[in-house]
Amino acid sequence: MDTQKNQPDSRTALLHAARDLIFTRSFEHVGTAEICERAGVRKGSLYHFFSSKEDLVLAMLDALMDDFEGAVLVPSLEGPNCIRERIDAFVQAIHAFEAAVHRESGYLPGCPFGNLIVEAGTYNPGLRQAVKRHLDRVAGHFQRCLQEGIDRGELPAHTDALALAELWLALMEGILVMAKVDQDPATILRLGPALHVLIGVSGPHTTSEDPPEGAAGGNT
Amino acid sequence: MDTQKNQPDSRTALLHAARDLIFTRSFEHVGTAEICERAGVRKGSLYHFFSSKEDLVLAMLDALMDDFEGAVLVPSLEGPNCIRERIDAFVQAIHAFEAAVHRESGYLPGCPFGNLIVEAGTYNPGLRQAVKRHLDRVAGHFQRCLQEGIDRGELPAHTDALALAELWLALMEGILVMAKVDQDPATILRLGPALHVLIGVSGPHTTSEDPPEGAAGGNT
DNA sequence: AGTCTAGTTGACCGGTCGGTAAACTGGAAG
DNA sequence: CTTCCAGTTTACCGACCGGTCAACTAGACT
Repeated sequence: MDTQKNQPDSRTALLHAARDLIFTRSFEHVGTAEICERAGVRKGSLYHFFSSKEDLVLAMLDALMDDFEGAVLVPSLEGPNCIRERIDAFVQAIHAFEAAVHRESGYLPGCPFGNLIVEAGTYNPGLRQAVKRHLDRVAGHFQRCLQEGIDRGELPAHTDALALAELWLALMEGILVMAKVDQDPATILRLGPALHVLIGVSGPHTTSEDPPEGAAGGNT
Repeated sequence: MDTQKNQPDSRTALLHAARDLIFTRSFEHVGTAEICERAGVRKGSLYHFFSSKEDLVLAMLDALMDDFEGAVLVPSLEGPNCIRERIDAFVQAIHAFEAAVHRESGYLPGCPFGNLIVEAGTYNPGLRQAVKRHLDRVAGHFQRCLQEGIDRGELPAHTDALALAELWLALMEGILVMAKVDQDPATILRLGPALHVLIGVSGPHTTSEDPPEGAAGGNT
């Protein structure tokens, strides 16, 4: 990354440290002292740049979302490929990301946004709404991908891209929970193809109407 | 003289308090002092019955699983109904449960097992494996339900009940994450019908009925 | 009676939590 | 030079954390 430069680096170092630690563990389980230690910064500096631990995490989520869009969402969901290939690329990208973290840290962390919601969603409204904004943005990528599929005739014209994008996100969140239970990236590859069933592109070539029994057979 | 007629009730009171508090908030965010206060018990008693906070939570999960089986899984998934009706009943039961908690406490908690996995799955192996056991048991109910559907001819004979049960669980976990993001039980009813699509009973399986769009929600 | 014991109690422990305050640094601007 | 100030450092705070301990209580058994 940019650790070579000596520039106003403490803020970035804090963001990186918070991301690495909270992502692989949890919001409550990681303290400010540990974040500062990892960042090589004293605690006073943390509260110079951020008004609270929550404020730091909020800024961390913004940066994380930008990275996630650039590394996963845009490369896999945009381009000339058909929608089936895009879904496959998306699953592969998620798997590659989680597997990389698992390889380097020993942890399979799951979805950082989903993690925060599940942990703090009930008692921290600010955090919850911030995460909701980011998840809506992720779903927006799905929706645009689906809409392109509809426009190209790869999906039925009556498909509800908005509703299907929400389901896409829901299943992906659930798959990441299951992968976290197993602590095994392979779970993502095992369950990911079910997205085809959910979205309705399970067959090799999409007919306008649903196949009588092909949907259930093509899973896993 | 004791106003209570039951026996060694402190243990049960602690289990109930831990369930209510940790379920609606989180493992790390709820302290032993608060659990004891809610249970009307001094902290020493907690450590008379349980060796640690984690031990208490483990026992609480066992009791919770028993309640969940009796209140949701068995009533909705067993009986003479066809598989489509069972899925609907299951979604309704989950919704009723979450909506009741939401009404009474103001929180929509999501899945207690999934919550714990997401929060502590990476750094607490004991908790993770305990939750995994419970989730496997839930998936076992799904699998038996699916197998019955296969035996009755409601599902294709080549259906993989084990793999499909895992997907059922994954989608349900994801739906509960989405409901927690929204803090709205209606999300469960909106996304729940997608289980039909995933399992493959969304099509016009009943020739007599004519569902316009509401029952299956197949392509939405 | 006396003893035993499961259960209860309140005081207490060391450690860590998020957060604060004041003093300090070094480079840019006047 | 002096002034200024974003950024850094150190020491520190009160609150809370999970957990411990010895003393105590009351019912059951002998």
